Amino acid sequence: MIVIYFLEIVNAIVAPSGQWLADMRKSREEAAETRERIVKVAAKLFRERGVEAVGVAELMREAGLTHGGFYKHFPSKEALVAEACRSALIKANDGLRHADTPRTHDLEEVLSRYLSTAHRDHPGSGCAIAALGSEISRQEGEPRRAIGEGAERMIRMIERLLRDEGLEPDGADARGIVACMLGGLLLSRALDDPEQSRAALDDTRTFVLKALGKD
Amino acid sequence: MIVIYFLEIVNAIVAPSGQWLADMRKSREEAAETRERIVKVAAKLFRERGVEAVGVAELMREAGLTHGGFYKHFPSKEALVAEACRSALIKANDGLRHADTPRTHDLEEVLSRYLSTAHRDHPGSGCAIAALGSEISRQEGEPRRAIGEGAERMIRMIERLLRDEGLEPDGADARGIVACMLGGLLLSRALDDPEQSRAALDDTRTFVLKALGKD
DNA sequence: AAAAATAGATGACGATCATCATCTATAAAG
DNA sequence: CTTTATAGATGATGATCGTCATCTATTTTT
Repeated sequence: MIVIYFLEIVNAIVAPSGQWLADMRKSREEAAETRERIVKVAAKLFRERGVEAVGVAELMREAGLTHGGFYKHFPSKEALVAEACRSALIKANDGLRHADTPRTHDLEEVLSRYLSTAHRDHPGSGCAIAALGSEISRQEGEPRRAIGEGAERMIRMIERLLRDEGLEPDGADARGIVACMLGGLLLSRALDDPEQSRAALDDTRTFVLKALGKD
Repeated sequence: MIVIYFLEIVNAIVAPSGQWLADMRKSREEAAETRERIVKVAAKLFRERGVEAVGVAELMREAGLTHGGFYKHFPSKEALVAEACRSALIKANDGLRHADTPRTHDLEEVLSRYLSTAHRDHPGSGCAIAALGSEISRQEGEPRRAIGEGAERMIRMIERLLRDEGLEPDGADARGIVACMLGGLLLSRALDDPEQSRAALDDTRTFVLKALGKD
């Protein structure tokens, strides 16, 4: 498995000059792309509709394949869940930090982006902890560990942002802020009334800023 | 249906003297008790393991019945989900307000009780929004409305507590606090490391107090 | 006392679930 | 060029799902 990845990397680097190793192209390379596609589709569908609500067959269909080949890529659905969570958490975390808006490394900007109606309305590309946390946290195993590590990474990211602003974080604030972010999003998704839902996002943001003494 | 409930109430009131209406006892009365038992079991199991992970057959078995009679009490599983959520949310909300500890109507006490390891470790008798919010919020229908109303009730409760403390709530603080409570619990359940999990609870509590200027 | 209503049990329904055995076609290795 | 390895398709596995038709026993109504 590791060998395959290594060869891919070598191949990718050497590709432009396209010489030896060039005939090892179709099968393994395509298979790796297929694998990535499955993970990507899974990360989207799981966050949109929940892990248990999405079957292996539907996943594969959405990835342009039939159901049978699934176990050539993953030992179980659970393994895919873990990998999809990891992938989603890393990507979403990065997306929060450096986006294409002007003020990028700003805590306030990260807060606004996380507690936005866009994030609320598109769970499929959003935070996996808010979307799947309660479902996965009650289990044990790889998926649970993936979510846990994602949460720690999110805390560290906020911690770094606090330090950048010279707010001397003791780590405690970072956890409080992450809790607010998760809860604000969860609350705004739970509230049926559009005004209340919107207010949950805005009020949570201002609440955090208030706690940080930035009002 | 309403008539049945009315007669039950009348019967309950008159029961001690046990006179007329006394022969209407077994069937309807017991059926109502059965119904309550099903809702109670459902509220517990759904919060512990998720709505989709608990089947009708298992619910009925846990309530001491067989699966077939379910639809004599509820038109669908979805209807039970809604009722179980309503029941759980009302009970948990009340349980948070007046418990049997000395300082009962205190915001700080409510915070400590919600953000406790006991609550974290016993979702079956805890907050249904934290346990089922993400799963139910992505659907439409009765269950979603039940969760939404539960969230609003929770916000109003915190609002009342703020007013009791003379903290002049604008409603915004209440939503922020509820977000922190939900998120703190979710985060502590998501974190795999026991220390981090514990810290999430404590740090979230102090973060709220800090925002309220009570540090 | 006879008739009507119903709580609950039994059993079955079509669907869907995760998983796997088998087969085929193509790519890698010899 | 031949052999081996494997990505993916097809099809079936037993289990479980929500729902319902039917039957029985008891209770309520007349």
